[in-house]
Amino acid sequence: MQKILLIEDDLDMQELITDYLQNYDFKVEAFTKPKEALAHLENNKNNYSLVVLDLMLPQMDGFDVCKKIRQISTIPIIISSARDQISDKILGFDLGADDYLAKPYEPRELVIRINAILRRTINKSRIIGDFEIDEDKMEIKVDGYLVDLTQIEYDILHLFLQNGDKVMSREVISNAVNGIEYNTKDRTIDMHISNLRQKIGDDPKDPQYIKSVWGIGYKFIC
Amino acid sequence: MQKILLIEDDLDMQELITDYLQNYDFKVEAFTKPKEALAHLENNKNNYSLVVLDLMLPQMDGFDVCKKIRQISTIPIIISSARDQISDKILGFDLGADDYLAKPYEPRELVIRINAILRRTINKSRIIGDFEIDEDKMEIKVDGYLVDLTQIEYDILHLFLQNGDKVMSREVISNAVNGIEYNTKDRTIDMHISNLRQKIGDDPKDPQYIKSVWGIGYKFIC
DNA sequence: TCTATTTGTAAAGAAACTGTAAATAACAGT
DNA sequence: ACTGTTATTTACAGTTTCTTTACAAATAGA
Repeated sequence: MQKILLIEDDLDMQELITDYLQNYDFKVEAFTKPKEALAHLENNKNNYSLVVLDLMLPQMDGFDVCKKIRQISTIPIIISSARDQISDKILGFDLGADDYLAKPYEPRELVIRINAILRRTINKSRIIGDFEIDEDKMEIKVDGYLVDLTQIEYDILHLFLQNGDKVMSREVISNAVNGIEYNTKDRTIDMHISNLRQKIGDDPKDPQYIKSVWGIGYKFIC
Repeated sequence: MQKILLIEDDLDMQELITDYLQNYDFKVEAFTKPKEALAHLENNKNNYSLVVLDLMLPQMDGFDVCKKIRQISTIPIIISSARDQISDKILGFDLGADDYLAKPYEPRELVIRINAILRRTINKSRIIGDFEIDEDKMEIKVDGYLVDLTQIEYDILHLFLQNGDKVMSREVISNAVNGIEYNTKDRTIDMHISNLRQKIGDDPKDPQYIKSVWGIGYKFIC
């Protein structure tokens, strides 16, 4: 799930945006004070996908906040501001903002613009537990280390990462992976799981990641 | 210099935008008829940095044009439209647009939004790793040395350089390069890669630049 | 505890894929 | 039509991945 850092002075607006974005499956962390937000961002750079920044703030000018963010990160920034002057927009974009929404706007528009920007963002990797998956690169890291997976191994792990800790039958795995009919005698999936476990450093006797579900299949532990 | 493809029905508007963008050092090619624009884009994919698309067009619905462009290219698209409904914006972004400007807008705003998008686009930098690409001359240097590439080799390397380290399937490469349907038996792409590797001095057993992705295609290493 | 069933995995065999030389076809310029 | 260049196809060796087999170990139920 994508995490958004919201910097917004007006508490009503903050709640409105937070609630709305949550409906669209974003996790929002909201800050009122820009200095706190900056400090938090600095310590959690890789945790957030995007910043929504209001310009009317206490302590600091919103443009300065934008500039400061750019000094520490290339994270996409959407400015959300009551100021609608073209000069403000020019300044905002100049300071490195990726989009500029003039209040009042429909919250829905914020959502679609966030999605548009995230779609273009270079690093699309998501972090799930000890895993980090980059679908463009078709790469998965465990504890920060890149593991060299075959196509099918990648597909299986991808499936697990996408499906939380649901139990996955061999039937389901088989279908998701190679679209091939599964029959009970077939141990193919088990072999792939075995190899996968070795590569990600998991012990079937004391599984940290992939748990066997007797008589059914396997379950990923988030 | 960045080249912009403008698709705009209204000739006054077309001239206004063209003149304005030229003042900001963009080269603009304007089309009135979407079909011509699409045909032209298809044949000159690598020539343009961005498309500005009006929605009110003869022959074809603007949204369809947007969809068609996305089918053949990942080029950034800014929709410029008199329609200001949120539903239009949702549709536009859904179809892969990168920004949406409701008319009337200040031409200056178009400029800053174009710049904001191009700033995020990888191809802005002419130097990528050991490579240096000159799109006007259609030349690529490796470690400062000009390599003599054929058309298709150039297109493939250009595609790689533009797409970071994304995995590129043979399907995608084939389409980007000659717009021809790919079938599994076909080894053409492999041969071009093989020749390309020789020319840029890359060893498939220990690749510095082009890595094979088993069962899928190839990946450029930045 | 005993038995039938299931799981884990090493090892071997089968299948699929890649790299590239060489042959052939298509094309552009003269 | 001839020539040189580029693109595609073919063929095959070498490699990697996938599947099957076989058996020991683990599990569930009687």
